[in-house]
Amino acid sequence: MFRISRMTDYGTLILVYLAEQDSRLCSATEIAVGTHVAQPTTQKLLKVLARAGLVDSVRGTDGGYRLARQPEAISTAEILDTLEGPVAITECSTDDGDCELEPMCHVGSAWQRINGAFRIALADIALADLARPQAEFPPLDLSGPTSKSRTRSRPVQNSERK
Amino acid sequence: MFRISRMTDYGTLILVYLAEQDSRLCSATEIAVGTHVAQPTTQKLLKVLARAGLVDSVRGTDGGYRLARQPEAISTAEILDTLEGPVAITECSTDDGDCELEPMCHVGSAWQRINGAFRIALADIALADLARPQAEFPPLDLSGPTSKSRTRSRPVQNSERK
DNA sequence: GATATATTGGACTAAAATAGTCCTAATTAC
DNA sequence: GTAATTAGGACTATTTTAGTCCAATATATC
Repeated sequence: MFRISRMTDYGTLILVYLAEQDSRLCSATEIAVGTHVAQPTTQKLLKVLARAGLVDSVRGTDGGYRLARQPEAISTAEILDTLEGPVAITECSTDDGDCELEPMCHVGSAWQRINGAFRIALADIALADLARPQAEFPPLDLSGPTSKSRTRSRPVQNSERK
Repeated sequence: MFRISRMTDYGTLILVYLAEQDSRLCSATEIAVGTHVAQPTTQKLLKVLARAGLVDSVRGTDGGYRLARQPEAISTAEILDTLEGPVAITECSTDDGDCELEPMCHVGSAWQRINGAFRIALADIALADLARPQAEFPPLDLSGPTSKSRTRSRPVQNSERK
């Protein structure tokens, strides 16, 4: 359920790799090798990430990619938006709503609301949090759009381990 | 992103329909008509829901389906589990983990954690909440497995509308 | 006990979304 | 000018998801 696509998985891997390289320019080939993601797939994903403004690209010899912002300033919500495409919980909300189930469409709106809350929480989790191996995860708080300032990107605490 | 499948959508519609019928036995045909979900699909979904223990079934003439429990006692987490299949955020966590990206697998575990938190919140939202048209939605609280008793299934408040 | 009405289980087909590949153009360093 | 590298997009293959259908089983009623 609610499984992220393989592309999102790979894309995140790539972003994490770049986060670990600081702002060093990395070629698509290097990234493919470093992440073990197939090269054509890596190239494809990098293009998507570049167009979305998550990574910067430099063309030509010695060109490559690097994170467009600090890992702390890239939210997981943004990553999901870029790699999974636009939010679309149910059919009738995506298209021009010629939904023939009018009487029960409040169900859709409930899903919508759940989804919205989830996204708000996601907006508060940064790439830096994903990159940090076993970091103590800041508790997710989905109580609403009100909570805007939250502690995130804390230092690593290796007290829990698999 | 994170879009629920059409089956989950339909399945929820069916559950909401049953919730509105109290414990009256409804045939698959009646439910198909009442929800506007295609009959074969309705039958298929009802079988799945019955096997999962969300609805009770009675065979034979005048048989049919009804909710196995009160709508307040059926969580959205259960509904998603039943209709979307087992949780599987990333590939390497589903199968026997022959993931060749060991060094960055903490990424997967982060997704896992996000997913887990989401599910905990979902466990606190009942079918009754979905059935209630424009109900004031109890704020989602994902701060952890600690919060167990929460206000839910409140009376309808028709103050907001589209 | 025969018949009509329902659910059960599962096989099967069709459709759509996702993943992955490849080719050509544009850009830049040397 | 040449080699290295990204940009854009067309194309194919694979997998997932939807949806249909059929034969078996159960039960109420006459």
